[in-house]
Amino acid sequence: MDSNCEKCVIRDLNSLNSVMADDLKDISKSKSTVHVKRGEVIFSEGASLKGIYCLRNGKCKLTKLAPNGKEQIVRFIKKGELVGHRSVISNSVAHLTVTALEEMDVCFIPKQEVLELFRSNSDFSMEITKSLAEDLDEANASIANMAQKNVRERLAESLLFFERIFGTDNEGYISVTLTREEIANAIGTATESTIRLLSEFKKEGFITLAGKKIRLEDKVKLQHLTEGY
Amino acid sequence: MDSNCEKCVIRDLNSLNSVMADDLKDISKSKSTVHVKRGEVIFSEGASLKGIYCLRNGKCKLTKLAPNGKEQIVRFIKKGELVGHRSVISNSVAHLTVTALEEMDVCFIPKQEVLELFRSNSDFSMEITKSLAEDLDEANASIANMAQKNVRERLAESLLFFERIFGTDNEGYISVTLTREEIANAIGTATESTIRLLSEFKKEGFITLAGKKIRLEDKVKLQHLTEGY
DNA sequence: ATTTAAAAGTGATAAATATCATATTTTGCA
DNA sequence: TGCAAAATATGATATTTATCACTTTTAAAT
Repeated sequence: MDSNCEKCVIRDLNSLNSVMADDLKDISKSKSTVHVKRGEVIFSEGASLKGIYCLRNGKCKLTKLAPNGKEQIVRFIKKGELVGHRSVISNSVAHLTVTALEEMDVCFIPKQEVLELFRSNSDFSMEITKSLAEDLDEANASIANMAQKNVRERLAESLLFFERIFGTDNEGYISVTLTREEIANAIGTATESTIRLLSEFKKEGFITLAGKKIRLEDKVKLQHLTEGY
Repeated sequence: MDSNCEKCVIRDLNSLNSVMADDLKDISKSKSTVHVKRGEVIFSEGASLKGIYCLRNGKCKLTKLAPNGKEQIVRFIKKGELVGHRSVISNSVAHLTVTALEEMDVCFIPKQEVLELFRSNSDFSMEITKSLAEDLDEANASIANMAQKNVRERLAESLLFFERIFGTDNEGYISVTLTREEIANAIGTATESTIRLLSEFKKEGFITLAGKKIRLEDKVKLQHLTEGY
């Protein structure tokens, strides 16, 4: 694997696309790359981060521990996205736990590099800010969904969302492997309810199930479901 | 009312606290102030904003229209806070509707001023970014609350939240006037459920109700409620 | 390859919440 | 000041969702 930032194709996908050659060299020098396996935690809620992480490949879930002990999946991230920049920029502890959903490689860029870049490069700071603004928009949409939609509607919504952001494999199955419990933790319901609703969707012909793999068969219908039809 | 930014006490409360005398003069020259009444909309979802707004006093609700036609209150803002900076920075349309909850004065600062400031003043851009980061944290916490807590727990949580951010009047009542429907729209439940639960809380001695005014009588108990005790 | 733990699935039941219908009270305003 | 509209309140009922108890299947580890 090429560990040279200048040639990294992933860079184009995130705020680092605004960083020019000279600065990139500095980053490249100070960064390190780690390999993580499914289930491994990159950092935990409450941790004091020493830098930010850039996903070279793979997918992660960002979770928050509720007082009842359940974990809420707040967001998913994939190849090319950054994590930890919120904590580093606001100089606070991590408020989310980041866990790998599959085997992957992550680049670590030390805090000082990021902050220095933020101060010296207004394109970079603008990009970071825009990306936080987008996250905020999505989070607000998510609040409205959680509050206004029932479990069935939220499941339909999530399935469409998973396919949209993760894409499909060559057989048409959504390209992410989630347990029923993880799906439940994302939509905010009991695992049993998720299992039951998935079976219903299957019976009604909206989806095909093959173990943990899910294929959407009737996206129009699923879209209608999300809106309560 | 003093319309001079240099002397504005509100400025200390938001990202503009990082703006120095010279820049402030420019802002002061280009800004305008408007008076709005309860129920008036400052801007709507989908609008293209020509600038950002700073609340000199009063309170607003930020809402999002759900596909079922119901409005979801996503956030409250009060004296000193900015709105519209998300849209202006990310150069997109407003994704929320801002409505006054009481009579108030709002300062309008044109887009160009804000963007110019963002580029030229890295303290200001850092402050704006931090404030977005904070909003994002709160939004994530809110997602977890909506998803993991039941309506009773969310109501207890919201009452404590309202008192915390809006304070109390001289009789101890929470200093914000919300209809039962608005409370319902904030916690994501039916208006009738909110009414019933408020009555229960009253009967159980946790709160006192006097029309729309609410006084918290047992905050420890309410706090326990939010955690499911 | 076998064992063992985790995940998926299912039924019965309880609890939470929405919905509908309607009465009463409050509020804004002509 | 009185009237109409909006907001609050309450009961009855339907629907949704969680919980518990258990079986079956799948996946992981030795």
